[in-house]
Amino acid sequence: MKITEIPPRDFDLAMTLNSGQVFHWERIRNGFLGTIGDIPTYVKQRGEVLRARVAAASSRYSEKHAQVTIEHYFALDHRLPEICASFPDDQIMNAAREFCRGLRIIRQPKWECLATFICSSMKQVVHIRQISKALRERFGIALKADLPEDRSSGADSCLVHTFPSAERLAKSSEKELRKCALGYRAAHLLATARLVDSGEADLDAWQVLSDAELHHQLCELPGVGAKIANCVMLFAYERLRAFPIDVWIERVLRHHYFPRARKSNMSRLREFSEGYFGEHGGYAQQYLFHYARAIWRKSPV
DNA sequence: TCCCAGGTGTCGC
DNA sequence: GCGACACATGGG
Repeated sequence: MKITEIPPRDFDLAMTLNSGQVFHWERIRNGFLGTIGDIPTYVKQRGEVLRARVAAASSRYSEKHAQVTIEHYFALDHRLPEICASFPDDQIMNAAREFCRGLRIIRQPKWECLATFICSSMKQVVHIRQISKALRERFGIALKADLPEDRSSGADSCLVHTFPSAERLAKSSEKELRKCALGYRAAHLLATARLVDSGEADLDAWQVLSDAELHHQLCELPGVGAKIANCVMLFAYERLRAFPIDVWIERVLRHHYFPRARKSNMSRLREFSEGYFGEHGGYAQQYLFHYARAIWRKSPV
C-alpha cells in the first residue's frame, strides 16, 4: 500500500464524487473508499491536502505511481479557474459556478463508465449506485483495501470490488444481470458487453475519433442514445464540450433559457446548448446539473 | 397509490 | 423527421 499526499488547488473531493458523474465511491471515516480502475483506493481531503492510500499492484508500484494515478483520475491538471471563467455570464450559471466550487470532471475508465451509464436510464442517482454496487459484488473481483487508522478500531482493511470487465459480463446472461435490479437495461448491457468483448466495438481505438465520429459510434451500441453517448464522451473520453441533456438539464434550459417557449423541441435545445455554453460546455452542464438537483426541491431554480 | 428518475427503441404518421 | 408509447425498479 502506498500513501501519497497532494496539495491540490481548486479541488473539492466530496463535491466531485457526489455530483452524479461516478457512482461507486462510498463515504467511510470522512473519506471515500473505491477503486481507480482495478486499484483499491481510499482518499480523504482535509483542508488543502488530499491524502490517498493506494493499494500497490506490485512491489514495483511506487509512491510516484500512486501520485500520478490520483492526479490523473481526479483530473488535477485541469485548469479549473480558466474553465470556470469560460462559462457564460448569466444568473443561473453564476450561481452554479459558486455553488460547485472545486468540482472537477474526472477521468473514468471507458468500459466502466459506458456500462454504468447504460444502467442509468430512467433511474435516480441512488438507484444507479445500487446497481453499480450489485454488479461489482456479483461479477467483479474482490480486493483488499487498507483503511486509515481509527481510534476505536485501529488500522484495518476491508474488501472492495472491481467493476466487472466486458469479458466477464459478456459471459453472463440476461437473467443473471436482472438479479442486479437492471430491469429492461439488462439486455442492453449484455449486448454491448458482447460487442466490446468481441472487439467489434474497440473503445480504446475510438479515442482518436472526432467528437462527431465518436458520438456516432457510441450511439450504435445497444442502450446508448444521444444523452448517454454524451455522458461517456464527457466522463471517459475527456470531451469537455459534450453536453448531456437529461431531465434535470432540460428543466434548467426550459426554465431559464426558454421561459416563454410553450414548446421548444429537443433539437433546438441541443443546438442552443452546443453553442451557448462554449468550449467547456460539459463542465458547465455538470455544474448546472449538480446545482439544480441540490436546490430544486427548496425552490424552483 | 401515485409520481418520478442522468432515456432508448420502436412504431405510426 | 417528429411524437407517442412501452419498458423495470425502488424511493419518496
